[in-house]
Amino acid sequence: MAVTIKDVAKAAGVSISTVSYALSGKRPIGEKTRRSIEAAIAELGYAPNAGARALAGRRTYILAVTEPLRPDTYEPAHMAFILATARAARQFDYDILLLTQEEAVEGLERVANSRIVDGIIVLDVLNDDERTDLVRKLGVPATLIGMPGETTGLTCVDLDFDAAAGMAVDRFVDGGAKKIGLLGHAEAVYSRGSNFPVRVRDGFIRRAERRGAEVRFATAEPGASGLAAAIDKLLGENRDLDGLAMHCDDQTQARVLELLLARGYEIPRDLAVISVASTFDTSTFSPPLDVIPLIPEESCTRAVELIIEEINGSRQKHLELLAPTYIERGSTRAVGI
Amino acid sequence: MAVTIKDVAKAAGVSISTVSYALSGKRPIGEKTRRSIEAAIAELGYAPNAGARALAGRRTYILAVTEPLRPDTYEPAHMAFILATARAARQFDYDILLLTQEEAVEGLERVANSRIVDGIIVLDVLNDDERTDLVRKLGVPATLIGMPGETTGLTCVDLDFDAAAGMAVDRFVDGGAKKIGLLGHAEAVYSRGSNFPVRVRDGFIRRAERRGAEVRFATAEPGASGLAAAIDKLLGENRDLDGLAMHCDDQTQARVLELLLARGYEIPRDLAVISVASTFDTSTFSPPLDVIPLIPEESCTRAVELIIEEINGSRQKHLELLAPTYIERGSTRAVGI
DNA sequence: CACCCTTGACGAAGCGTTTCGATGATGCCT
DNA sequence: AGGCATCATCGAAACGCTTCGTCAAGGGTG
Repeated sequence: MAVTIKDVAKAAGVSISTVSYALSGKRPIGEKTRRSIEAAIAELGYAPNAGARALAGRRTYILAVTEPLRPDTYEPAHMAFILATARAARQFDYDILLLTQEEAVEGLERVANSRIVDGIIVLDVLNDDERTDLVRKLGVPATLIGMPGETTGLTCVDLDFDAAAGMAVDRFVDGGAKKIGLLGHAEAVYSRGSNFPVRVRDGFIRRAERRGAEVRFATAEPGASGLAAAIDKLLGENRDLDGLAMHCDDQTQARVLELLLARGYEIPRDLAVISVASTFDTSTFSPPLDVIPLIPEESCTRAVELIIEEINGSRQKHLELLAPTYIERGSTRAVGI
Repeated sequence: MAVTIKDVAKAAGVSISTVSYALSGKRPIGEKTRRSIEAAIAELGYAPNAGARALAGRRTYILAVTEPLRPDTYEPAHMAFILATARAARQFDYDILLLTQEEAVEGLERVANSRIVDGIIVLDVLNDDERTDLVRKLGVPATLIGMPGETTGLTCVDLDFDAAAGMAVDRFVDGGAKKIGLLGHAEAVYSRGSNFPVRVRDGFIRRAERRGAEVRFATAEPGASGLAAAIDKLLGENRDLDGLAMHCDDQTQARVLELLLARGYEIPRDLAVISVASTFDTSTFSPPLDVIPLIPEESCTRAVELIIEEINGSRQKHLELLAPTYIERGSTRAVGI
């Protein structure tokens, strides 16, 4: 049989409760006692039984994670978000239970009702996501990564896509740009549930108007011709575009760069380019691209912090938008020159 | 507070143990009694407390999954394997706990010692994997997906890569090919820990020798020139290659097809092509490629079946190689014509 | 009719923790 | 010296379930 707290207590010559308190630190323990307990634990290789701990302590130290595999999301990003969540959770001694996509609703109910998890992290939230109502009614600590249309009664963490887009505009305009463009995802993406493409687009346009820049927007439709058309539209009849922001998948961005080079453009001499809210590495592009990244680690770490606080009862539901950061790689004109 | 088995028992007017037996089916329950219990459960929305169940029943209904993110593995395949495992596990009412890469060893020890999982699924096993010894000594049910160098005392499931490569050879030779080639991963991959590339290569060469075909092998080194060199080597000085098998990543395979077309090849008229042990979709290539796929669902389903049997005590440790299947898409000459 | 067997249900003993309340020992103050 | 905190430790009661042993009721048998 496995080693139990009883064995540790016996070996250390103390009572069970003393061992428990030494482990949790919830009551002071004498110096010598603690040391002999620690020695016993090390010698016996004791690890608390998770089931018993969950039953008595009302804490399983497990978080559920639901991640739908949306086509709008860059494929490797799915994994990156899940792993970032797992890593962040480990910081607080938590493990994660992965719910499958098809189990989104019943799986959430199941894990919540059976109290197998202390909380739920909901990844890649849609504008109108069936999981939001569920989370509200489940009454289990939860935090969402992404921003649903209605956030009341929910804790949400997300990159401030609006601000990220604005940041790109500022960079262009500060660098002297008069005409700037945004290449977005395919049209279909904007009518589907994910709202971050919309937030980027609208944020870009709004900031451009405020800064007095002429703004052009095009969607990258699938296929070579669709992309070529988008580029033509963005560059304009006079090929007078000063700055181009891209918010679309990595392959498309790479192809755009190829096409621009093929047309004789030199970046940033003829055109400044910024990659917006990308989860992939833009430093391997040629040329490497300035980027305002969407960093899975950042969102996930914050989400886990918030849910732990909620589990501990020290946190209200609220919305938290993460400030974007700008990473220079030389694809824009240095500001002020 | 949450509803417990006690509440159900009271509502149904029976004892706690009767409810438990009705739920587990381990003892016969009268028809009327069962119905009133079911009604009570439905009405109250009862779900057994996972912690209590684990403590009393010595079963947590959780499996741990460890998946290292090797660069040799096609990126989306990581996720595919994990999800396939999760789905298979759900068939048996199991959930999965995802261990992070950096926790490979201590995480395994932790979950095993704390009895938070009933078993461990080890994904993407290396030839010489630190996790194999650990699994052996942990004494927890486990099954590995992949084949380590030393399999004694372990349950392993993997595609029979050797047979898969042989199947490609057979297809070529049966179609009349005399000279066949294999394009493998980059050289570096063969000296690293994953052994399936080696198994494919050796299986291919061995079968080709047995079937009396001339065999050529080349590795796809990174970069355009590396690939071009590999193709030149494979096609031979007289451009007399009859069949080409590819066992490398999706992008490389797509580029090879482009290059072949550029050189005026028509597939399968001038050259038969087969994709071997691929996890990606080869039907979207132009032309679509015959493939002997590596199917995550298959390996993972079998692995979960085996571990469940081991948990239930009805299965010995053993090695199980999955027979490959051939999928035609018209990139080889039809056999016998 | 007495007997035994089967069926269906019950009670209680764990499972290994956490945590509350209590207790003894120690030291400080008056 | 007596009284009183303070500190360290202990004992026991949960936590919610599974499972073993038991028993009452009903039905078949000799």
